[in-house]
Formats: sequence, C-alpha cells, structure tokens
Amino acid sequence: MNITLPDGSIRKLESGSTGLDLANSIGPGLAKAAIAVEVNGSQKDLCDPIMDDSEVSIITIDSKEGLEIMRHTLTAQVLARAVKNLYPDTKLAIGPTITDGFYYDFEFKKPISTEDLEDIEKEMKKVIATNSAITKSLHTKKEAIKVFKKEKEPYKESIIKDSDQEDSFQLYYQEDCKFVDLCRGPHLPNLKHIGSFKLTKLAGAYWKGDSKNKMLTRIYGTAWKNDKDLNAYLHSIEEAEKRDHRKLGKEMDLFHFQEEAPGMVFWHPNGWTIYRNLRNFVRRRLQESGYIEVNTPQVIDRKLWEASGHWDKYRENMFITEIDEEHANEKRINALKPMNCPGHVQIYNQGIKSYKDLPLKYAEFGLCHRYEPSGTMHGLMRVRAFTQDDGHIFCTENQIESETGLFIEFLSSLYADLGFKEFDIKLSTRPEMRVGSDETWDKAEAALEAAIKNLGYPYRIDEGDGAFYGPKLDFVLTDAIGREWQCGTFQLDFNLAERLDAHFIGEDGKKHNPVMIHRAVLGSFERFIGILIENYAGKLPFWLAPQQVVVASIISEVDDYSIEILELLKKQGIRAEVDLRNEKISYKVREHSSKKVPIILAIGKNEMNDKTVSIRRIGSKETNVLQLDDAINEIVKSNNL
RNA sequence: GCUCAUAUAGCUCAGUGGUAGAGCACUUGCUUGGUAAGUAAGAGGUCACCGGUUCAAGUCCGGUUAUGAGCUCCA
Repeated sequence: MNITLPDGSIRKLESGSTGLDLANSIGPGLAKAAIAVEVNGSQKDLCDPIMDDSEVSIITIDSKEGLEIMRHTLTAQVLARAVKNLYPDTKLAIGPTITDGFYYDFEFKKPISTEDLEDIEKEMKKVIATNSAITKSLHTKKEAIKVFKKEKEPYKESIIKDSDQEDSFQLYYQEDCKFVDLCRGPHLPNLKHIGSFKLTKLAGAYWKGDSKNKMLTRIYGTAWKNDKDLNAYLHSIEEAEKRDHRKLGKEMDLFHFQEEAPGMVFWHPNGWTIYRNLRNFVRRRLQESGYIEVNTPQVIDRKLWEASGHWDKYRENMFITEIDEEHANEKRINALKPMNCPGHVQIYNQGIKSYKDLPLKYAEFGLCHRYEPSGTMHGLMRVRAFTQDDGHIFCTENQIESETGLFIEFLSSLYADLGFKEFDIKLSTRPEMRVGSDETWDKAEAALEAAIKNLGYPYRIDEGDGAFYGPKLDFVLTDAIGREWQCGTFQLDFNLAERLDAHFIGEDGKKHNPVMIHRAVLGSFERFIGILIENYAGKLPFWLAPQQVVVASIISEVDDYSIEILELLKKQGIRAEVDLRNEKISYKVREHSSKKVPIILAIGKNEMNDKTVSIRRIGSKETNVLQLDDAINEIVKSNNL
C-alpha cells in the first residue's frame, strides 16, 4: 500500500503495517520520538495496523496533538493508576484533557484534601519511573462490561452501556501491573514519553455534569513537554493572577464587599469615578444611535411580575419585599426588579403606538437585583445587584435582521473604543421548551445568523441554548486567567409583548404584537469594569482612570508652584491631586505608580525656575521635561477618547 | 445549591493547647531629597460569629456566615 506523508512523499509498506513500522522506515530517531499517528485525519495508536492507502503523519510530543496525547496518557494511565495504588477502593469516572492540562474524576471512599495531592504526585512519579509500555486490546460491548464489572468500576460500566457503538471498545494496559482503563485513545506507546507535570487543584464535579447526580472528586493538573515549558506556564499563571480585579480593586482602592450585603458592591470614590465615566461614555453613544433613555421603579408589586411570568419562572432568584403591616394600609408583596423589561413595556403601553413608531428603542441604566446562588458569586463578575446598560427594541419581525446588524456594529465600535478588539459571538438556538411557532423561530434564527455573516464576524452556535421566548446572541469576553464572561447580549422575545399586552397598529389598521429585543452591550457595569481592570492590568486608559495626574513636589520650596499646576489641571477638568508630603520623590513615584496613576508630574527647583514640569507616564521609566502650557495641553488632549 | 479549602492589626501573612507576632500602611520626631521603599519611636487585635471538649482554646471538635477554587445554574 502507498502511504502519503505530509510533505507529499509516498512510501510503500505492506498492508497491515503499523505507525511504528512507518516511523522506523523513515529513521530511528523518529521511531524513538513517535508517540502516535494521524491516519486520514484521525488519530491512531502507534501499534494500530494501517490496511489501505492512506495519508499519514507521525505525531511527536513537539506538536500540539502530541502534547495532548501525552496529557491524556498522564491522566488516564498515570494519575488513575497512582490513585488506585494509594486508594484501592476508589472508583474511576472520566479523565479528559483540557486547555493546558487535564483532570480526572474519582469517587473516593474517604474524601481527600489538597495535601494529599503531593502524595499522589509522588506516586505518579513512581508509576512513570516504571517506564511501562502501554498495550491495548479490542472488545465487544459485552466483554468490556464484563471486565469492568469484575474490576468493580460502575462508572466505566455505565459509559460502555451508554455508548452507541458495539464492538470496538479499547482497553489499555500497562505491562507491569493489572491496571486497566477504557479509553478512546490514542495513548503514548510507553510511559517514558511523559514530560513535566503538576497537580494543580482539587474540586467537586457532578457525574455527567448533572447536579442531580453524585458529586465526584476532580483532580486537575497541568502537563508540558519539559520543565522549562511547565515553569513558563506556572509563571504566566502567577502573572495573570496579579491582574485579578479583586486584588487590583483593593490596591487601587476601588470597591469592597462585606458580609452584610454579599454580592453587592460598595463603590469607593475611585471605583465610582470609573463607573461614572464609563456610564457617561455609554450614555453619549446610546443617544447618538437613536435610543431614548428612561427610568423605571426599583420595587414593583408582584402583580406585574405575575403578568410578565417572572413570578412563576424566576421567583427563587428574586428579592421579595414585604411591607411592615403597621406602616401600610394593606399588605402588599413587592419584588426588587431582576430585569427592566416589564417596566419598559409599561412605558411603551402608554398611548397607542403605530407601525410608524417602530423600531422604538428604550435604554435604561437599570439597577437589578437577582438572588444568585451562594457558590456562584465572583468579585465584580457575578454579583447580586448590578446595573445593566439595558435597552429594549420594539420592532416588527421584518426589522429583526437590520436591527441585529446595527446592534453588532454598535457593540463592536464600543468594545473597540474600550480596548477590546476581540470578542466571541455565540448564537443560541431554540430549546425544547419554547413558545412561538417553528416558522417564527426559523425566521428569527436565520435573521440573527444572516446579520452576523453579513458583517463577517466569526461565531459559534450553541444548539438549544436559547431562551424559551426566543433565540439570542451573546458576546463573550475573557478575564485574566482565561475564564469567559458573557457581557453583551441580544435576545429576541416573541412572548413578553403578548403577555403584557403591548401592541402597535399596523399598516393594515389592525393590532399586532411587536417583537421585543432585550439587548445590552456592556452587560453589567460591575462585570465590565472587572473585565476592564483585568484587561488593562489596572492601567486604565487616561479618560477612565480615577486619578489621572499627581503633582509630586521634590522639595517643599516648590509647594506653591505645585499647587498652581494642580489648579490649572483642575480647571481643565483633569482629575488631579497634589502630593506635598515630606517624602523623597522615589517614594512618591513608587506609591503613585503602584496605584496606577497614569501621569506623575515631578516638580523641583529647576521646574519652578523654568516654568516647566517633569512628566512621567505609567509603564514607562522615561521622564520628559515640558513647558507648563505644553504639558497641560498634552494632558487635556489625552483626556479625549 | 454541591465538593474541598480558607477566615489572626488597614493590607500581606506567621503563629500545632499555656501572657497575640512580623513586614508594609498609619501617627510623631529627625531628614528637603531629582524619578519604584531615607530614618527612629509610637499607636493599633472580642484571633469572623455561636456552641462544645479541656485546669487552660487563635490553636482541637460541631454549627453558622462570608470568601476562594471548581461543579451546577445564570430565564
């Protein structure tokens, strides 16, 4: 048979030759380095026979694929075997690879703790030191079930039972022990190909990702080709953790949380300055693109939530208030708004709307409260009280596509101005439980997809992840350590207008329900500010920085001149402070730099005599001496977005 | 909500059953200096909260609350 290699060259081998034979035929060095092969696009073990003419490439640990195979063997063969050695009555569940590493889910008889990871790591090193060869055998469903019944591995059994294939279950063994694991493969041919690794954390995880199932213990690890790559990775994680908005929020004195109001932000003056600047920016842009700002009540009677459907579907996430009977004429139950939409419909419903009024776009910086489960809160990223840059577009079905396009363009221009050139778009389509006809869903999904495609953005589809009332687009940004957060959203709603009796008079003179589109660009100010802080590592763009300039005196003789500069800056609307403390200039520079103040003006005798300033920008060790007027002009200029 | 962990000075953290500690920050004194920490002294704590074990608990045990990592959830 003819084997075509990636460089286009062709080798003739006997049918039934293996990847290892092929590597050997090319050279002994490659045979030693080979860990698997890719045959016609799918990965195979080195020992798998190749029967027909094929395109084959040999995988080594130097490639992305090779690294992943190594991680896979490390978790499924080494970690699992080590855990079984130390805790023989542990049950094995699953152990896949993930970005930069792997995990394995176990059911332990007795819970283990983080300290035990060290022992497990040591045991793993022992396992690796055996340099065992890895072999495999193929089995039918029946045989495979029998094996794992005997091994008392109920999770493996269940995986086999649920599989839709019948006769090619692969069992992997190591030559020197009776450890066996079920695996789709491929695996390393031998444990000596394992590189450098570290177990990183311990966490709970539900079997099959379903919270109704038992919680298993998940061990996470990271693995690399060698120590150098491993250390580089660990270092990059450390660096990323320095950007954590919770840490920077403390250092920069932006906000805090406390027990009496979990998940709700106490904004300090510095943090609130960022918030206000961001809000002014968004407000201006909303106005420019045809939105009308409104404001709706915080606390609303349950009757409206019953009408909107929230009381039924969402009550456990709502803060419910009761009025002390002594102080109320009647006992009414209210809820803090978890969303602004019902309020906006109330405004829409005042007066009769014509098709000529559509699309009608309301915007609100609406403060919403949601009772999020305790384990889900995360700094500013997931909170119980947050302000959305919310908006609702009331339009006709025919206007959906053009409104989608307008929105994506609006969002990407805002994101770009805020420093995010890259973001992910997720299209979520119809779920099983839904309202509206299939025809409407077809049209709606197609309109969303067409709008993204027209603008040429990449996107991914999340099948069945839409809301019951309509499909949606989500716009996702990534935090310092790679966690994804949904920020912008664009959700079609065929339900609410009808429920809350919103309509317009069409060209035909008859009443119609408008389509409602729930949309937000930042999502929540809280989350977005968290992302901003992490994206810039605290060094926010000049216009957003809470303190923009510090005038730092070098000797007390120049105090008056320093104050004069401060006043000039303030007059220009610059957020400036003066630092006249009895400290050395190095000390002042260090302190204000660590607080991420963008510009430090150092003022000494020379500056005073020459009417100049010495300007130092954050992130640069350079200083420039400028004429005072020029410096002020330059600073004012950089304050414009 | 679930699993595991954590909670000590404003911050970062040490303290394995016997009188509560360090560095930084803070206050005061000396020092007026040229771009990331000048110097000395002082002040600062109901060791998250509730209960238990013990002659004795920051320390051991149980519970609560909050926080962290991950899982589930986020209409």
